[in-house]
Amino acid sequence: MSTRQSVGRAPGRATIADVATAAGVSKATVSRFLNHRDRLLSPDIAARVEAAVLALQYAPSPMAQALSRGRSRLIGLVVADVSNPFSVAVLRGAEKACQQAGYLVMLFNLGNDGSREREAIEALARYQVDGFILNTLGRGASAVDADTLHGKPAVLVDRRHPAMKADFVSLDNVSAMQQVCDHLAHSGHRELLYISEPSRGVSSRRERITAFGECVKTLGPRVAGEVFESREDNEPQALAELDAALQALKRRAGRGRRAAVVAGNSVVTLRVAAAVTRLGWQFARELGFVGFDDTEWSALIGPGLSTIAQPTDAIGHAAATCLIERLQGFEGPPRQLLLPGELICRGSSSA
Amino acid sequence: MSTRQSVGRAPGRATIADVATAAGVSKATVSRFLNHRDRLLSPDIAARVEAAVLALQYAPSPMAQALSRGRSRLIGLVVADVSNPFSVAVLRGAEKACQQAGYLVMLFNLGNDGSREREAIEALARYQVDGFILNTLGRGASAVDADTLHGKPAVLVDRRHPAMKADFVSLDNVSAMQQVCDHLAHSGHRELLYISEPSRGVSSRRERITAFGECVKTLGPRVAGEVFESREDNEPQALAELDAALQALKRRAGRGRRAAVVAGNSVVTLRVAAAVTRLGWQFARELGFVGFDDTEWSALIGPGLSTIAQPTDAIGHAAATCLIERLQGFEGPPRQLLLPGELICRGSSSA
DNA sequence: TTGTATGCGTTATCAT
DNA sequence: ATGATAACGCATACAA
Repeated sequence: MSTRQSVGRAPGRATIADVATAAGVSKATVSRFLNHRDRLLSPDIAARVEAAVLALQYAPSPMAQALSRGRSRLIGLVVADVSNPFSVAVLRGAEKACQQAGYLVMLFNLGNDGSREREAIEALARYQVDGFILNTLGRGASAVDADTLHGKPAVLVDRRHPAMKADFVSLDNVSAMQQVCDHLAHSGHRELLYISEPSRGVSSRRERITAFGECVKTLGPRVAGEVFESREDNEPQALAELDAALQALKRRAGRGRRAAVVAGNSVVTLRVAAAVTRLGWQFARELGFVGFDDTEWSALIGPGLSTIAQPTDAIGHAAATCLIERLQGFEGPPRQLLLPGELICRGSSSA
Repeated sequence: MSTRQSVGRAPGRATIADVATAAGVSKATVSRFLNHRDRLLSPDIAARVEAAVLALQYAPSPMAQALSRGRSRLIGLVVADVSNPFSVAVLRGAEKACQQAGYLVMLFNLGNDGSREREAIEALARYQVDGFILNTLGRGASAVDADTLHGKPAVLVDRRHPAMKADFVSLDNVSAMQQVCDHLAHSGHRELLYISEPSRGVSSRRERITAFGECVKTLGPRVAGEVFESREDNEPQALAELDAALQALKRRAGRGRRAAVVAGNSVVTLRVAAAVTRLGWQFARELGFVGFDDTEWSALIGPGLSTIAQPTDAIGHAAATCLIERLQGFEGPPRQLLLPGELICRGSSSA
């Protein structure tokens, strides 16, 4: 049992001083061994230090290192809502990439509460995070100005913020929407309804709405498209409005003109599926369907829900990589990474 | 625009020294004002310091505080798998409670990789976290010994670890299982199959399996129960085994003896739902069903899936509270909090 | 090549 | 009631 040596001391871990004493050298030498390894070290001393480090199970205190160096090897990750599968998936990818690069992620969950956006970043900044990965709410003005970042680099995920001059990583919404609409048109759907969450100020929502409009236009006069912004709450009235929108859509359809809904994300998909149940409809019979975000349950609802699978892992990875490059000194104008989505066809949109 | 004052300095935030200079007092005085507020301070000095703090937007560096105090106001949260809805829900509850108590959560996701369990705790410990909330894999021996915690308090969530002498918070598995089985028996189900993930060493899985056995016994000879441990992978053979188990169950049923599956968690639920689709069955027709974990999609599969809703928010909250109490000096033997689940009846288990 | 001394931003222990 | 000053654990400029 090789437990800690300096028994008389505080209950904490071994410090660099302990190692220095054990190896019979100065703290500076130990520090050099740790940080510069190869350079500037006589073999025998290096061996002694190494032995001491091993014996004491020494690991440097990142806190002290941060204080001394000014950098913490910590990355602040602000996520709009941890219960959103997309956010979680991105988080996984980002965290993995960060860990591999020797960074630890500090997570701050907004819980969809926009008022805490500033607070979150401030809290993270106090902990000296070296940079930020931001998947914020971005509801217009209340959002984060570049100033809040205290000059630290940031990368935006899924939601841009033009005023912020930061790298941006996201799904290629335009081409994804194109795949969706082309597929739907191909499978005989003529009356399309895009259902989005309230778009106010959220770039990805606006972009998808715009892209949807363009796609419908491109498809020509045979295909008609409308947009419906679904309310966020689950009040009876909100549900009624959604039901009404779907029924209107169905009325517009008819002999040879099938109706289909495109859902802007998995939250909307859930709402639409609930509405379909309420109305006693079935996907693919009364209503074609494709939704953004391929969740684990997509295949199990009705005849299977067709989806756009976002490359969430790649998005997270790319975000982390962009940020780490900046931390390593990369300069240059803000970059934009638009990653392709994959259309997954299931029963809900079959011909 | 009241931006930072000490313009010549480094790009970082204002320090306590800046405040001291601005207020014309010593650092010690500023520190006292911040920490002891009321005590030991002449009103005019207090006012001057307060003004300076506001003017410079001063906020203390948690890093430096941690170094000096030995405590960091950081809580390490190790979660087995962030893509598991249960884990995420608990995480939300815990994080909220921590933030309210002035603690920040450092998250470490294992991604279901047991080999990183130690690594995670070590990493967190290096960052001086004051305590741990652990939702570990707990696969038998490879797990965490109390020694790894470096004497810091920990609370276990969902999975106990007898050797660890820590507080424990979880669903009341016994009473939850009782609700499930009673309900199923009441609605005419006589052939029960409990499907679990591989139980090896994971306490919650073992407990539910045992509880299921007890419940069936209590129900008397009319009701039969079996247990099936489903493989974790999605290899063709694993799927075939599951299908076979379901078909055997159905054969055992018959005139007046309805068959039902109880799924041990939402992952199993997903697998069972996929199998039911493969077999061309429908819930409530060929197969009754109740699953642990009430996910957002439970109501949307087939006729609606009956579930046990775990009080995830309360579990997270309780875990955080337990830990914070320990951090505030509470001593005493390890506590056990078993929170009640709520049975949510939907179509899949109707009579 | 190695050791000494100083600073990072706080808190806490002394004096005053 | 307030101000020097020494830790906390580490990195580094400078001296040897």
